Amino acid sequence: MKYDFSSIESKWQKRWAQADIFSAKDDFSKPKFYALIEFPYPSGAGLHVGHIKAYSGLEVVSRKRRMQGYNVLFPIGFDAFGLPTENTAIKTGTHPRKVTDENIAKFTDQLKRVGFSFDWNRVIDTTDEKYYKWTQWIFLEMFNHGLVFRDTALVNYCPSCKVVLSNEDSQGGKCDICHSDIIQKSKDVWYLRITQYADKLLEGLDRVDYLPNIKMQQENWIGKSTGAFVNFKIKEVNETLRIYTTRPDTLFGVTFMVIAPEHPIIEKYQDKIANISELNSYREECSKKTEFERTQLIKDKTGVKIDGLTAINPLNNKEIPIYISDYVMMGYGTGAIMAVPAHDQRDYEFAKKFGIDIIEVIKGGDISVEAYTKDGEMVNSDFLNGYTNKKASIERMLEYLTEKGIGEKGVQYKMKDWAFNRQRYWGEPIPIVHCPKCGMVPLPYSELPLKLPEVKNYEPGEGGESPLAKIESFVNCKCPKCKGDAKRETDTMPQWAGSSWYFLRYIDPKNDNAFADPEKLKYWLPVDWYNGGMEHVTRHMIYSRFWHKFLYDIGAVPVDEPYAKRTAQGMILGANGVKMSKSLGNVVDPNDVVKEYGADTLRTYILFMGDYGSAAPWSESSVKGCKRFLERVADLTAIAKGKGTTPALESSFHKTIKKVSEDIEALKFNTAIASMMTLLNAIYDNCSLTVDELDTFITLLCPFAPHLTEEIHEQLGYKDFLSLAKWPEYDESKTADSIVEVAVQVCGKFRGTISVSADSSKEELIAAAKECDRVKPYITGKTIIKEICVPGKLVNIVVK
RNA sequence: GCGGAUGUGGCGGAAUUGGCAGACGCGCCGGAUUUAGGUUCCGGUGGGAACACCGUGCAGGUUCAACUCCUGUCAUCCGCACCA
Repeated sequence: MKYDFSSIESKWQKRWAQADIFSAKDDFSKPKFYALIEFPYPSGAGLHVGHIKAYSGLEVVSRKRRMQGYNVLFPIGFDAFGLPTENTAIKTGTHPRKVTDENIAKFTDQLKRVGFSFDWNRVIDTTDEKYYKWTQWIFLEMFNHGLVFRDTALVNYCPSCKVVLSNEDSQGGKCDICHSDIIQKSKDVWYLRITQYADKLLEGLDRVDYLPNIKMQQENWIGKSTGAFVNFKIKEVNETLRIYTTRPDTLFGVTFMVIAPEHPIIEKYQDKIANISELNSYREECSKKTEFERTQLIKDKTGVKIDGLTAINPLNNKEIPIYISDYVMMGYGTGAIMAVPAHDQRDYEFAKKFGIDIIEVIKGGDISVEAYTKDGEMVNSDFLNGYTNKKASIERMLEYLTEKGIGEKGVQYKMKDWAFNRQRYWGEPIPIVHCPKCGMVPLPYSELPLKLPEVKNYEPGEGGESPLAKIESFVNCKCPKCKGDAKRETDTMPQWAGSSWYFLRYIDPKNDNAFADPEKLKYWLPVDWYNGGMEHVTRHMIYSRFWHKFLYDIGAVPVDEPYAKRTAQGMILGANGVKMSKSLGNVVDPNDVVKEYGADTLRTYILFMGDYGSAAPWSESSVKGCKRFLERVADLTAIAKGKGTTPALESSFHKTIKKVSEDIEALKFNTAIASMMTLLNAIYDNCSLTVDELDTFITLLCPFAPHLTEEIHEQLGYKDFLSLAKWPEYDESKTADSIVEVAVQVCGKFRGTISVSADSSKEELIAAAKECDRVKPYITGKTIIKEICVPGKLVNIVVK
């Protein structure tokens, strides 16, 4: 058969669409399979080969599950709010709505050309008011359940994007969007209380099937630590300084305290502090440092002693000095620490520099050289003396602290509450009204969606205010509570909002009365398998798990974990082995590949190029290799004749069906394809094949190369869709060969093979091995001291 | 610094439980077809003159047998990073 891929591909894409064969049915009697891929951000650059790889994995799994009789939901949508679109709008003067629609149309066209079996009836767009109505609805639910609060805080601010960023969006002190250095700025911020769900987010990980490194990254991100809060009295004023420590066992070794430069106690007691101007100039210096400088570059400890405030160790009433230093952060714990230089390296460095006492309380190290952080016998520690187990001493100390009322057990998380507002246009408006009398008033649900107003200028204001603030007709409104004059919130939600619950909307995308029908949620949830990039494992996934757990707690969804299983694909690198980027000119456009080699080749190559979870460089010649494979498959139509099975190929077929079936489930697509190539080679070596066998072969290949295989299926005379055919089954007993090659070793060295019947006994195998011509020279005249036999695998004769 | 992962031909990568290292593909070499190139087909392809021998980052160890297990070490990549 001539392999005219472009006409074959457009033909079958049309037929699938006309017959609507990939839409999920709300038929609750069938077993369901919900496969989810991370929906794309429709950027102007169009689809990237990385998108194809990200979707191809579950595309193949979904196609296989469909053929196995599952009711499959494999949806697609667009995460379309966000800065790049808004920036295009500003640059070109085009409405972001128009930019978004054009980009979505472009993405849709490209995705369809690859032949993905998405359910195109359920497409969602986060910027559609019918969608974001429910994003706002969930926000209001959170507000009404006390999970939203507003605070003035030092926030991560990107001076270039003029926008407040969450911690997650400013990793490494760089803006996630434009990579400029972020600065700390005091602003009014809307927060979502994600920390209230920290424990649930952590504990839920025990009940889901995520790749181990994904779980680990999430745990790391949440960053739970257990320890104690301890209150230190201050001698000169009626005040206690509260600290957090994970090492309460070392409390007798405290020789000084350190507070963050921003700690409020300094301003509160500035008239008691003799060296306030010195402190202020140090604080000034610190505030100028970027996060990057403060955390990455400064290894040398700096700080200033507070002259006029002295702390008292609550255990032994010893007076200890207080310092300010930027190695203590206001954002973690209480912004103040007790310093134990003998057993904490940072405190040690600080003490050495400032000439502070170092008291050993755990034996085992040499504190004249460095801090000792391991276990050992407690000394200089009153009631803890003699304890050797860290855990036991911590417990004893906690008991003591609680008993005396000077402290208590405490838990801290690295994760912070989620800064939720952005000073931008292209996002969901926050449905809150500021009333001079009533304060912050949530919009009634009946007023949703709160639509984005039309504006002429999308530029954010100079003071970092949203473009919406300039629209008086939007801003001025009546208070829903007292009906008096009020003003709307003008900030919008971050891009992560819409993507935090999109998988729920796919279940019932057109519902106007609820975000989804409870019966449908009950059937489809949880998502059975979610695949995406490693870069979304900490942010998007933590946010969406948080939203979902909240919805579960208010009874809006039936399961507490949204994703039963999560995997991640590896990147596609440029041909030169480095990340694809425009500036390096090594970007591959999937459109070009489809045009030149066809979608089936593109799909097959992307899954064949290497381990699905690892990064692999693009190779044009390997693309050609996959095209050759498909051409050779197309040519099978010339040799396929008759019905039934070809005896010489029977076990090869059963083996291949088994291998492909298992490998797809394990995301080992490369070896699945390799095994089909091996079978194809065997078919050509054998020079004969029945029509039934060809049909089995193309059925196995269908998830990978659906267009070509549909075409062959039709040529074989079938009228139905191969995409809906039954997945082949194998007979385990027929996967084994009757004659097997067994390796023979002498003293562990491979010397030859023997062909024997698969059910030969150990004795028969050893006897046959000794008769092998290649083996004889190595054993004749030697004493056999051991004979090892692994049936079906190998014989090892040990001689002396 | 901490945590995780990876290291196999010229290249991408295969190798259930320790059991013939290099499946499959690319590339390369030779041959056939072709005016030629391309395509296609056939044969070969870890190193090595070798049926010896050597080969899975490096050095040891356990074992009849190690890519696989153990100890140490180096390199690369990723994540977190003064988290008290």
